[in-house]
Amino acid sequence: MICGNILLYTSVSAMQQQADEIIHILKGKGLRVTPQRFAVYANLLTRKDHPTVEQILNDLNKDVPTSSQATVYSALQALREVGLVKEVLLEEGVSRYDANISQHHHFRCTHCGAIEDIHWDTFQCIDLGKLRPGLKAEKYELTVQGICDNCQ
Amino acid sequence: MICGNILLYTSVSAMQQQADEIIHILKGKGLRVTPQRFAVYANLLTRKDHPTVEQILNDLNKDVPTSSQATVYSALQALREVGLVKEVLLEEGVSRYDANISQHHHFRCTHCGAIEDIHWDTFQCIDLGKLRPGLKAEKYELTVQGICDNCQ
DNA sequence: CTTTGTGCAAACGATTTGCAGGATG
DNA sequence: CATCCTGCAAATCGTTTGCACAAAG
Repeated sequence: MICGNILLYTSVSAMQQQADEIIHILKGKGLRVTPQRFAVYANLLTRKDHPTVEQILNDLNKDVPTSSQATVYSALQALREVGLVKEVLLEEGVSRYDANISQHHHFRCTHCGAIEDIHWDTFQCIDLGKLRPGLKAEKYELTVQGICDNCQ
Repeated sequence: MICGNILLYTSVSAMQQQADEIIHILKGKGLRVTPQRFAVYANLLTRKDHPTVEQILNDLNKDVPTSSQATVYSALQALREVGLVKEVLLEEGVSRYDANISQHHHFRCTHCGAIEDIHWDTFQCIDLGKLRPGLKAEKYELTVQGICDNCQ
Protein backbone atom coordinates (compact mmCIF):
# COMPACT_ATOMS: atom_id res chain seq x y z
CA MET A 1 0.00 0.00 0.00
CA ILE A 2 1.63 3.13 -1.14
CA CYS A 3 -0.37 6.07 0.05
CA GLY A 4 -3.81 7.40 0.72
CA ASN A 5 -4.40 7.86 -2.93
CA ILE A 6 -4.13 4.18 -3.50
CA LEU A 7 -5.95 3.38 -0.29
CA LEU A 8 -8.89 4.93 -2.01
CA TYR A 9 -8.82 2.13 -4.50
CA THR A 10 -7.94 -0.60 -2.05
CA SER A 11 -10.71 -0.03 0.42
CA VAL A 12 -12.96 -2.51 -1.32
CA SER A 13 -11.52 -5.93 -1.91
CA ALA A 14 -12.54 -6.16 -5.55
CA MET A 15 -10.75 -2.91 -6.09
CA GLN A 16 -7.84 -4.16 -4.04
CA GLN A 17 -7.34 -6.84 -6.61
CA GLN A 18 -7.63 -4.36 -9.46
CA ALA A 19 -5.15 -2.07 -7.77
CA ASP A 20 -2.70 -4.90 -7.32
CA GLU A 21 -3.01 -5.67 -10.97
CA ILE A 22 -2.31 -2.10 -11.98
CA ILE A 23 0.73 -1.99 -9.72
CA HIS A 24 1.89 -5.24 -11.24
CA ILE A 25 1.48 -3.88 -14.77
CA LEU A 26 3.38 -0.70 -13.99
CA LYS A 27 6.22 -2.58 -12.34
CA GLY A 28 6.28 -5.03 -15.19
CA LYS A 29 6.95 -2.16 -17.54
CA GLY A 30 9.79 -0.97 -15.37
CA LEU A 31 7.94 2.07 -14.10
CA ARG A 32 8.24 3.24 -10.56
CA VAL A 33 4.88 3.06 -8.92
CA THR A 34 3.95 6.42 -7.53
CA PRO A 35 0.53 7.45 -6.30
CA GLN A 36 0.15 9.98 -9.10
CA ARG A 37 1.14 7.60 -11.83
CA PHE A 38 -1.14 4.97 -10.41
CA ALA A 39 -4.00 7.42 -10.24
CA VAL A 40 -3.56 8.62 -13.81
CA TYR A 41 -3.45 5.10 -15.19
CA ALA A 42 -6.35 3.93 -13.06
CA ASN A 43 -8.36 6.91 -14.18
CA LEU A 44 -7.75 6.12 -17.84
CA LEU A 45 -8.69 2.50 -17.31
CA THR A 46 -11.90 3.46 -15.52
CA ARG A 47 -13.16 6.22 -17.79
CA LYS A 48 -13.32 4.95 -21.31
CA ASP A 49 -14.02 8.24 -22.99
CA HIS A 50 -10.46 9.31 -23.77
CA PRO A 51 -10.23 12.24 -21.37
CA THR A 52 -8.05 15.29 -21.81
CA VAL A 53 -5.37 16.25 -19.34
CA GLU A 54 -7.75 18.76 -17.85
CA GLN A 55 -10.42 16.14 -17.28
CA ILE A 56 -7.96 13.73 -15.70
CA LEU A 57 -6.70 16.46 -13.43
CA ASN A 58 -10.22 17.38 -12.38
CA ASP A 59 -10.99 13.77 -11.56
CA LEU A 60 -7.87 13.27 -9.50
CA ASN A 61 -8.24 16.51 -7.59
CA LYS A 62 -11.98 16.25 -7.14
CA ASP A 63 -11.85 15.61 -3.42
CA VAL A 64 -8.32 16.32 -2.42
CA PRO A 65 -5.66 17.87 -4.59
CA THR A 66 -3.27 15.04 -5.30
CA SER A 67 -1.57 15.94 -8.55
CA SER A 68 -0.29 18.88 -10.47
CA GLN A 69 -0.54 19.50 -14.21
CA ALA A 70 3.10 18.82 -14.85
CA THR A 71 2.87 15.52 -13.05
CA VAL A 72 -0.09 14.36 -15.07
CA TYR A 73 1.74 15.26 -18.27
CA SER A 74 4.82 13.45 -17.10
CA ALA A 75 2.85 10.39 -15.99
CA LEU A 76 1.14 10.26 -19.37
CA GLN A 77 4.44 10.52 -21.14
CA ALA A 78 5.89 7.68 -19.09
CA LEU A 79 2.84 5.54 -19.71
CA ARG A 80 2.99 6.28 -23.40
CA GLU A 81 6.66 5.42 -23.62
CA VAL A 82 6.07 1.94 -22.28
CA GLY A 83 3.05 1.47 -24.50
CA LEU A 84 0.34 1.42 -21.84
CA VAL A 85 -1.38 4.54 -23.10
CA LYS A 86 -2.03 6.04 -26.51
CA GLU A 87 -2.56 9.62 -27.49
CA VAL A 88 -5.68 10.28 -29.51
CA LEU A 89 -5.86 13.25 -31.87
CA LEU A 90 -9.37 13.84 -33.08
CA GLU A 91 -9.98 17.52 -32.58
CA GLU A 92 -7.83 20.58 -32.68
CA GLY A 93 -6.19 22.06 -29.66
CA VAL A 94 -6.36 19.16 -27.19
CA SER A 95 -4.81 15.77 -26.84
CA ARG A 96 -6.85 12.95 -25.44
CA TYR A 97 -5.53 9.80 -23.85
CA ASP A 98 -6.59 6.20 -24.06
CA ALA A 99 -5.56 3.19 -21.99
CA ASN A 100 -7.15 0.82 -24.48
CA ILE A 101 -4.07 -0.17 -26.41
CA SER A 102 -5.63 -2.95 -28.44
CA GLN A 103 -6.24 -1.90 -32.01
CA HIS A 104 -9.52 -0.13 -32.46
CA HIS A 105 -11.23 2.64 -34.39
CA HIS A 106 -12.91 5.78 -33.13
CA PHE A 107 -16.27 7.38 -33.50
CA ARG A 108 -16.50 11.07 -32.78
CA CYS A 109 -19.73 13.01 -32.35
CA THR A 110 -19.43 16.18 -34.39
CA HIS A 111 -21.99 17.81 -32.15
CA CYS A 112 -20.86 17.19 -28.59
CA GLY A 113 -17.35 15.93 -29.24
CA ALA A 114 -17.91 12.64 -27.43
CA ILE A 115 -15.62 9.86 -28.46
CA GLU A 116 -16.42 6.18 -28.49
CA ASP A 117 -14.36 3.16 -29.40
CA ILE A 118 -15.32 1.05 -32.36
CA HIS A 119 -14.36 -2.57 -32.08
CA TRP A 120 -11.56 -3.54 -34.38
CA ASP A 121 -13.50 -6.35 -36.04
CA THR A 122 -16.25 -4.02 -37.18
CA PHE A 123 -14.35 -3.19 -40.33
CA GLN A 124 -12.12 -5.98 -41.48
CA CYS A 125 -11.85 -5.81 -45.21
CA ILE A 126 -9.17 -3.17 -45.45
CA ASP A 127 -6.37 -4.46 -47.65
CA LEU A 128 -3.22 -2.50 -47.08
CA GLY A 129 -1.70 -4.33 -50.02
CA LYS A 130 -3.59 -1.87 -52.17
CA LEU A 131 -1.32 0.96 -51.06
CA ARG A 132 1.04 2.14 -53.74
CA PRO A 133 4.32 0.23 -53.74
CA GLY A 134 6.99 2.16 -51.89
CA LEU A 135 4.94 2.78 -48.80
CA LYS A 136 5.46 0.31 -45.99
CA ALA A 137 2.35 0.32 -43.83
CA GLU A 138 2.64 -0.38 -40.12
CA LYS A 139 -0.81 0.27 -38.81
CA TYR A 140 -4.00 2.06 -39.62
CA GLU A 141 -7.01 3.48 -37.91
CA LEU A 142 -10.40 4.59 -39.00
CA THR A 143 -12.12 7.69 -37.67
CA VAL A 144 -15.84 7.95 -38.15
CA GLN A 145 -17.54 11.26 -37.58
CA GLY A 146 -21.23 11.53 -36.94
CA ILE A 147 -23.93 12.14 -34.39
CA CYS A 148 -24.22 10.14 -31.19
CA ASP A 149 -27.41 8.95 -29.52
CA ASN A 150 -27.67 11.88 -27.15
CA CYS A 151 -27.34 14.52 -29.83
CA GLN A 152 -29.89 13.23 -32.28
CA MET B 1 -4.85 41.87 -61.97
CA ILE B 2 -4.84 42.76 -58.37
CA CYS B 3 -1.33 43.39 -57.24
CA GLY B 4 2.27 42.43 -57.59
CA ASN B 5 1.76 39.32 -55.60
CA ILE B 6 -0.63 38.00 -58.16
CA LEU B 7 1.43 39.36 -61.02
CA LEU B 8 3.97 36.84 -59.85
CA TYR B 9 1.58 34.11 -60.83
CA THR B 10 0.31 35.75 -63.97
CA SER B 11 3.62 36.40 -65.61
CA VAL B 12 3.46 33.14 -67.50
CA SER B 13 0.37 32.54 -69.56
CA ALA B 14 -0.30 29.02 -68.31
CA MET B 15 -0.15 30.39 -64.82
CA GLN B 16 -2.29 33.30 -65.87
CA GLN B 17 -5.06 30.87 -66.63
CA GLN B 18 -4.59 29.06 -63.36
CA ALA B 19 -4.60 32.35 -61.49
CA ASP B 20 -7.83 33.39 -63.17
CA GLU B 21 -9.35 30.12 -62.14
CA ILE B 22 -8.34 30.58 -58.53
CA ILE B 23 -9.74 34.10 -58.53
CA HIS B 24 -12.93 32.77 -60.03
CA ILE B 25 -13.23 30.08 -57.36
CA LEU B 26 -12.66 32.54 -54.55
CA LYS B 27 -15.21 34.99 -55.93
CA GLY B 28 -17.64 32.16 -56.49
CA LYS B 29 -17.48 31.39 -52.81
CA GLY B 30 -18.19 34.99 -51.96
CA LEU B 31 -14.70 35.69 -50.72
CA ARG B 32 -12.98 38.96 -51.40
CA VAL B 33 -9.93 38.32 -53.46
CA THR B 34 -6.87 39.70 -51.75
CA PRO B 35 -3.27 39.00 -52.66
CA GLN B 36 -2.64 37.22 -49.37
CA ARG B 37 -5.69 35.02 -49.62
CA PHE B 38 -4.87 34.21 -53.19
CA ALA B 39 -1.32 33.35 -52.25
CA VAL B 40 -2.34 31.06 -49.40
CA TYR B 41 -4.83 29.16 -51.53
CA ALA B 42 -2.48 28.94 -54.50
CA ASN B 43 0.22 27.64 -52.20
CA LEU B 44 -2.02 24.90 -50.86
CA LEU B 45 -3.05 23.92 -54.36
CA THR B 46 0.54 23.75 -55.50
CA ARG B 47 2.13 21.91 -52.61
CA LYS B 48 0.25 18.73 -51.98
CA ASP B 49 1.92 17.83 -48.74
CA HIS B 50 -0.47 19.46 -46.30
CA PRO B 51 1.79 22.20 -45.02
CA THR B 52 1.64 23.81 -41.61
CA VAL B 53 1.04 27.52 -41.15
CA GLU B 54 4.73 27.96 -40.61
CA GLN B 55 5.57 26.29 -43.91
CA ILE B 56 3.02 28.33 -45.80
CA LEU B 57 4.36 31.50 -44.27
CA ASN B 58 7.91 30.57 -45.21
CA ASP B 59 6.87 29.91 -48.79
CA LEU B 60 5.02 33.18 -49.13
CA ASN B 61 7.74 35.27 -47.56
CA LYS B 62 10.61 33.46 -49.22
CA ASP B 63 11.57 36.32 -51.50
CA VAL B 64 9.66 39.27 -50.22
CA PRO B 65 7.62 39.42 -47.04
CA THR B 66 4.03 39.50 -48.22
CA SER B 67 2.01 38.10 -45.36
CA SER B 68 1.91 38.03 -41.62
CA GLN B 69 1.02 35.09 -39.39
CA ALA B 70 -2.33 36.46 -38.42
CA THR B 71 -3.24 36.94 -42.05
CA VAL B 72 -2.39 33.39 -42.98
CA TYR B 73 -4.48 32.12 -40.10
CA SER B 74 -7.34 34.33 -41.10
CA ALA B 75 -7.08 33.36 -44.75
CA LEU B 76 -7.10 29.69 -43.80
CA GLN B 77 -10.14 30.22 -41.64
CA ALA B 78 -11.99 31.96 -44.44
CA LEU B 79 -11.06 29.22 -46.88
CA ARG B 80 -12.17 26.58 -44.44
CA GLU B 81 -15.48 28.27 -43.81
CA VAL B 82 -16.41 28.15 -47.48
CA GLY B 83 -15.19 24.57 -47.78
CA LEU B 84 -12.18 25.13 -50.00
CA VAL B 85 -9.68 23.93 -47.46
CA LYS B 86 -9.65 21.22 -44.82
CA GLU B 87 -7.70 21.02 -41.61
CA VAL B 88 -5.74 17.83 -41.15
CA LEU B 89 -4.86 16.57 -37.67
CA LEU B 90 -2.32 13.81 -37.78
CA GLU B 91 0.33 14.76 -35.28
CA GLU B 92 0.32 16.61 -32.04
CA GLY B 93 0.89 20.30 -31.75
CA VAL B 94 0.41 21.42 -35.32
CA SER B 95 -2.46 21.77 -37.69
CA ARG B 96 -1.90 21.06 -41.35
CA TYR B 97 -4.01 22.28 -44.23
CA ASP B 98 -5.21 20.66 -47.39
CA ALA B 99 -6.81 22.14 -50.48
CA ASN B 100 -7.83 18.70 -51.71
CA ILE B 101 -11.41 18.65 -50.52
CA SER B 102 -12.49 15.48 -52.28
CA GLN B 103 -12.77 12.57 -49.90
CA HIS B 104 -9.48 10.81 -49.39
CA HIS B 105 -7.38 9.00 -46.82
CA HIS B 106 -3.96 9.83 -45.48
CA PHE B 107 -0.65 8.09 -45.18
CA ARG B 108 1.78 9.41 -42.62
CA CYS B 109 5.43 8.45 -42.40
CA THR B 110 6.20 7.74 -38.76
CA HIS B 111 9.82 8.52 -39.40
CA CYS B 112 9.90 11.85 -41.21
CA GLY B 113 6.31 12.94 -40.71
CA ALA B 114 5.62 13.30 -44.41
CA ILE B 115 1.98 13.05 -45.37
CA GLU B 116 0.60 11.71 -48.61
CA ASP B 117 -2.93 11.38 -49.88
CA ILE B 118 -4.41 7.99 -50.49
CA HIS B 119 -7.01 7.87 -53.22
CA TRP B 120 -10.50 7.33 -51.90
CA ASP B 121 -11.14 4.27 -54.03
CA THR B 122 -8.18 2.41 -52.58
CA PHE B 123 -10.31 1.14 -49.72
CA GLN B 124 -13.90 0.76 -50.63
CA CYS B 125 -15.34 -2.04 -48.60
CA ILE B 126 -16.03 -0.14 -45.43
CA ASP B 127 -19.63 -0.70 -44.43
CA LEU B 128 -20.77 1.96 -42.00
CA GLY B 129 -23.95 -0.03 -41.55
CA LYS B 130 -21.93 -2.20 -39.20
CA LEU B 131 -21.71 0.60 -36.66
CA ARG B 132 -23.79 -0.01 -33.58
CA PRO B 133 -27.33 1.31 -33.94
CA GLY B 134 -27.67 4.71 -32.35
CA LEU B 135 -24.70 6.24 -34.03
CA LYS B 136 -25.44 8.18 -37.17
CA ALA B 137 -22.31 8.26 -39.31
CA GLU B 138 -21.61 11.23 -41.52
CA LYS B 139 -18.16 10.59 -42.87
CA TYR B 140 -15.06 8.62 -42.17
CA GLU B 141 -11.40 8.67 -42.94
CA LEU B 142 -8.58 6.21 -42.73
CA THR B 143 -5.13 7.08 -41.48
CA VAL B 144 -2.33 4.72 -42.35
CA GLN B 145 0.97 5.04 -40.53
CA GLY B 146 4.14 3.58 -41.92
CA ILE B 147 7.44 4.31 -43.58
CA CYS B 148 7.73 6.24 -46.81
CA ASP B 149 10.09 5.56 -49.70
CA ASN B 150 12.73 8.01 -48.56
CA CYS B 151 12.94 6.70 -45.02
CA GLN B 152 13.32 3.01 -45.77
C1' DC C 1 -18.16 55.10 -49.38
C1' DT C 2 -19.02 50.99 -46.83
C1' DT C 3 -17.35 46.73 -45.72
C1' DT C 4 -13.87 43.55 -44.94
C1' DG C 5 -8.86 42.29 -44.72
C1' DT C 6 -4.17 43.16 -43.11
C1' DG C 7 -0.37 43.78 -39.89
C1' DC C 8 1.42 44.39 -35.57
C1' DA C 9 1.72 43.24 -30.93
C1' DA C 10 -0.34 41.64 -26.99
C1' DA C 11 -3.16 37.86 -25.13
C1' DC C 12 -4.19 33.04 -24.65
C1' DG C 13 -4.15 28.17 -23.67
C1' DA C 14 -2.04 23.76 -23.97
C1' DT C 15 2.23 21.68 -23.13
C1' DT C 16 7.22 21.67 -21.65
C1' DT C 17 11.04 22.70 -18.79
C1' DG C 18 14.29 23.91 -14.74
C1' DC C 19 15.07 23.22 -10.38
C1' DA C 20 14.74 22.23 -5.30
C1' DG C 21 12.80 19.05 -2.26
C1' DG C 22 10.76 14.39 -1.52
C1' DA C 23 9.59 9.63 -2.37
C1' DT C 24 10.82 5.07 -4.46
C1' DG C 25 13.36 0.79 -4.96
C1' DC D 1 21.47 6.05 -0.61
C1' DA D 2 21.28 6.72 -5.49
C1' DT D 3 17.80 7.47 -8.67
C1' DC D 4 13.83 9.17 -10.30
C1' DC D 5 9.34 11.79 -9.45
C1' DT D 6 6.70 15.72 -7.93
C1' DG D 7 5.27 20.41 -7.66
C1' DC D 8 5.74 24.99 -8.56
C1' DA D 9 6.56 28.67 -11.58
C1' DA D 10 8.50 30.36 -15.56
C1' DA D 11 9.18 29.52 -20.41
C1' DT D 12 7.55 27.95 -25.03
C1' DC D 13 4.93 27.44 -28.97
C1' DG D 14 0.90 27.40 -31.86
C1' DT D 15 -3.08 30.05 -32.37
C1' DT D 16 -6.36 33.96 -31.45
C1' DT D 17 -7.63 38.67 -30.69
C1' DG D 18 -7.92 43.99 -30.58
C1' DC D 19 -7.23 47.76 -32.99
C1' DA D 20 -5.60 51.34 -36.39
C1' DC D 21 -4.79 51.59 -41.16
C1' DA D 22 -5.42 50.06 -45.96
C1' DA D 23 -7.61 47.84 -49.69
C1' DA D 24 -11.72 45.73 -52.17
C1' DG D 25 -16.20 46.01 -54.29
